[in-house]
Amino acid sequence: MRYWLMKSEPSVYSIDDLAKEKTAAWQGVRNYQARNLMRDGMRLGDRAFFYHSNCEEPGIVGIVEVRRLAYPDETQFNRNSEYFDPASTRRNPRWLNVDVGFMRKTRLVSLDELRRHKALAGMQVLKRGNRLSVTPVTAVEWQFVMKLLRRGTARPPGEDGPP
DNA sequence: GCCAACGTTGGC
DNA sequence: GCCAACGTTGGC
Repeated sequence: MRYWLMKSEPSVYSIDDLAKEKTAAWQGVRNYQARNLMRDGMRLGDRAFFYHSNCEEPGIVGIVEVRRLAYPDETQFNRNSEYFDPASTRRNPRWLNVDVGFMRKTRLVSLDELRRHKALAGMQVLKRGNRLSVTPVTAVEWQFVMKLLRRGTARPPGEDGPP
């Protein structure tokens, strides 16, 4: 199983929206690198952190799974969609999306908290100038964040508390 | 193929 | 709303 981090602006599509919908097409990705990661990297059952971006409290807010492999993003064909791409055709679609399924909400693991842990310093989402809406997460990074979640509340690195 | 101009992302 | 950091576009 592979691990990912997927960004969404909560004002556009939030973890609560997905919690209601259960499964959703991850539409609107208009970046070739992110598209290629979905197309070539994602497998059924892969897990991803749902990340709220461009908002008051950016950070991880939930966990989702890949429920359908990449297929053409319908919004690119829709003239009325903000994601419409006149250069894309049904025969030769340019943009793809996977379907993701809701697993659970998590407490907010804020961008600030992520940055405080050395173990996560390599996470792509933390790198300067990063703009990719889909990024790979290593198994080690995934497990580390899962441990933070199990621990419950935010705590500075190096401070061992009760289990 | 270069690269300046432009558009977008996203934290702050 | 600002602006740094990118990605894309298009003239040459």
